[in-house]
Amino acid sequence: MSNPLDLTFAALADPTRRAILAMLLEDDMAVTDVAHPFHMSLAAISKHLKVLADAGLILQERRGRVTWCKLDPDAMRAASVWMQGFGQFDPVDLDALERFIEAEAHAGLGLEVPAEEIP
Amino acid sequence: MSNPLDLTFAALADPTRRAILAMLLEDDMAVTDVAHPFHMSLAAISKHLKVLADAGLILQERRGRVTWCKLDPDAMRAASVWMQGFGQFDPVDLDALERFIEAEAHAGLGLEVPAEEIP
DNA sequence: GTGATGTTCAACCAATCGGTTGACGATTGC
DNA sequence: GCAATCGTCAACCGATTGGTTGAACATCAC
Repeated sequence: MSNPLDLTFAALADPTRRAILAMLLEDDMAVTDVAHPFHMSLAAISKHLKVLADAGLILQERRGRVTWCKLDPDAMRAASVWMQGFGQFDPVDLDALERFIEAEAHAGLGLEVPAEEIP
Repeated sequence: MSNPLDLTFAALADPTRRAILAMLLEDDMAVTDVAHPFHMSLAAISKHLKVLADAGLILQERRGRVTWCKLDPDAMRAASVWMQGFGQFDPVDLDALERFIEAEAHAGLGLEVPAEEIP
C-alpha cells in the first residue's frame, strides 16, 4: 500500500527524526546516545529510529547489547532525485546547507545539548 | 510549532499529493480538473490542495469561479537543499527522474487516467 | 549468580489524518 | 431571475501518529 517514497517523506516530516539524521551525519551512534539530547523517553526515540530504519534512512546493527545506528543515504537520495524535478537544477549551495542543518539542530526542537557534545 | 520543513515533507508523504504535483508540473490546472483522475471526492482533493498550499508547494489563485493551481518550487527547493547533505552530490540523472515520475503517475495510486489526458 | 545497562515490547492516550457526506456561497450562462 | 457549475466548509468516522509508562529480555561486569 505505502510505497518507499511515502515512508521516506513521512519519516522526514518529523523534526526529531531530522535532528537524529543530522546527528548521525557526524557519527554513528548507539540508541542511548541518540536519545540523550532529547526531552523524551528512550522508548520514544527507539520508535523514531524504527521509523527511520523502516524508511531505509538508517541502518541498525546490534553488537552485544548495543544497537548502533548509521546513516543509509540511499532512500534519501531516491527522494532527492524525485524532488529535483520541481525546482530548477541549480548547483547546490553547500554553505546554505550547512546553515540549514545547524539552524535545525540548535533551534528549540527538543535538543538540550548540541550533537557535538555526544561521545 | 511546526516549521516549514515539517509541512513540506508531510505534504510530500502522500502519493495523491505527489501525483497532483506531477500533474501540475505539466500545466496549471483548475481544482475540478485536478480532481478528475482520482477516485475520491472533490472535497478530498480540495483538502489535499490546501495541504500543498499551506506547505508552500503550490499557489492557488481564484479567477471568477475557477481556482487555478500552479506549482511553487521554492518550498521543494528548500527541502531539496536540506536533503542534499545526506547523499553525495552527484549531478542529477534526469532520465532516472523522468522514469520515477512516470512510474508514480501510472502505478495504482488512485489515478484512472494518465495526467497527459487532462485538458 | 547477581546486578546494572541497553533496548524493545505492549498497552494505553490524545491528537492528527484522509476520507466521506451534505449544505452552503459565488459566479456564470441563458 | 434561475439553474447549473466551481469550490469550500462543517461534521463526522476509522486509522495512524507521537508520546507515555511498566514490564521484559539480553548482555556485560563483577
